[in-house]
Amino acid sequence: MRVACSECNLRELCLAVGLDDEDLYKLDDMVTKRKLKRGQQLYRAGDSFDAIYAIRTGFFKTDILTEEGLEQVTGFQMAGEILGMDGISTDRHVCNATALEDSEVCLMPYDQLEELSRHIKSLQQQFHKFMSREIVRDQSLMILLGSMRAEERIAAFLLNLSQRMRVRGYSASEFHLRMTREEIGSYLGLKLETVSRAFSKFHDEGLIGVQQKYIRILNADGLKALLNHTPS
Amino acid sequence: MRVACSECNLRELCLAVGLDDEDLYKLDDMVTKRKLKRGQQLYRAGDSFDAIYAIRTGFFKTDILTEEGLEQVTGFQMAGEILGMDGISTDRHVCNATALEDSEVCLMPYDQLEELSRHIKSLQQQFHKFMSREIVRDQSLMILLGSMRAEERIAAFLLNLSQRMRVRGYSASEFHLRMTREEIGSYLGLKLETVSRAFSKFHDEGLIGVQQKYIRILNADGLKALLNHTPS
DNA sequence: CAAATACGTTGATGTTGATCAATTCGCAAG
DNA sequence: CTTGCGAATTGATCAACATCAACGTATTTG
Repeated sequence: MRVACSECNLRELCLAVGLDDEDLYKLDDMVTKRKLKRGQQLYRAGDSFDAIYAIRTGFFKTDILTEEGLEQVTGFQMAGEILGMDGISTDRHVCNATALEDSEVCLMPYDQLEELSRHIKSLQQQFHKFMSREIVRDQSLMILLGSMRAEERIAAFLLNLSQRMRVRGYSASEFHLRMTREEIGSYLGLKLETVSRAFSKFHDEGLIGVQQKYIRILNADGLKALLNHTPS
Repeated sequence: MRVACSECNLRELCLAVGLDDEDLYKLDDMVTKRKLKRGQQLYRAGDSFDAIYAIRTGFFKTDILTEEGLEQVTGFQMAGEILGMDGISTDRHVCNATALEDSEVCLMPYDQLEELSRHIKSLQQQFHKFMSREIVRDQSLMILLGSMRAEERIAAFLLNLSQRMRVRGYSASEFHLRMTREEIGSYLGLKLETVSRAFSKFHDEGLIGVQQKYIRILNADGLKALLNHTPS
């Protein structure tokens, strides 16, 4: 079953934003689909870079192995988001991308994307915006890691997930976490026990419902209030 | 005094890498210079985005004011590096860029850069590599903030500065810090006292020389050893 | 030059989140 | 159903870094 870009329900989130039909067909010709099972890796650090990927369905994490052999998660990605842009700079991927559930991606060969974006102005603009958005996203995380306390980080994390679910038409108030507490902790610069404790605390305070990986946001304003509450 | 891209000593670091003479002239036509005094801001968060900037001389910091009104430094930039790419995503700058010493930048109107990079393939490629490099840089900082201890962070910071000085033909073993301890701390997710203490400790151990902002790297290998020394 | 101010260093104490450890829960395989 | 194992929860203790505070040293300004 093949879904063309022009038919894709994500075309307003994806690189295809703002393209007319004719240009969508050209994008289509370039794209091939790839399915991944849970746990499978889309690419690994060190792999040669030759394509970027738009997530059609599913959920991914990206991570890096530090010199000491510790895994550090650098991001979680969901439908409509782009994977692989880190590889452009050195022609090799610098992180691993792993499917956290069965997923499907649209593979776009990078040299073709370059070529096409020289001819389609709005594709060029859209691609640049995606790169820039990734920069801004990373900087938000730097702020989180550099200036927030454990509970603030976790509140921010939940609100961010919730907001991204909403944009995609899913419930913003209840969802399944696809990642473990350890992966959340790695992403947020915390240990898994700290993540677990914060979940329990929020639960006790009636801010969220927690049943393993199933989360309900019961009081989003309460969570937001945690963010602005300057402690020092 | 006007320095053309084709004459610029930074053309191998800057967007101009790999352009032939004819293309360099086109780039030249697009660029205007701007001088800033120490403390002056190149752009502010919220300003409308219409250009990116290549640093010709000088030293900058970028920072963001968090909701609580705290300044968080997101980066330090030196000659040959590009400022402003965060603005592409929303057409507004998301951070402030401030000169930490008297500086000069090359202003490139973004719409013209887009136009030109549709015609000059190697400019397009170079621009994409710069964006990607920024993504990779931010992710390195995420790793630093998420997994390193105070002394490791500061060792990594000094080695990174040193390495960037070397690339630019300056001494890698002695240099003036352009930023305060507080700005370093903000960048590294530490308090200024912690930065100061680490400098003193490294000094006592003979790893570096410290006289206020004048730093000498006395034992680079010793600093590197701190990075791999897994504590837990 | 004097005074003021920003920046930096150092010490004593406190708090946050890491670490270590025990237990429970949930799911998959036999 | 039982066993086994990864994941999650919870408690007790500890270490790293923040905080508070005092003092010293540059740099700027009138």
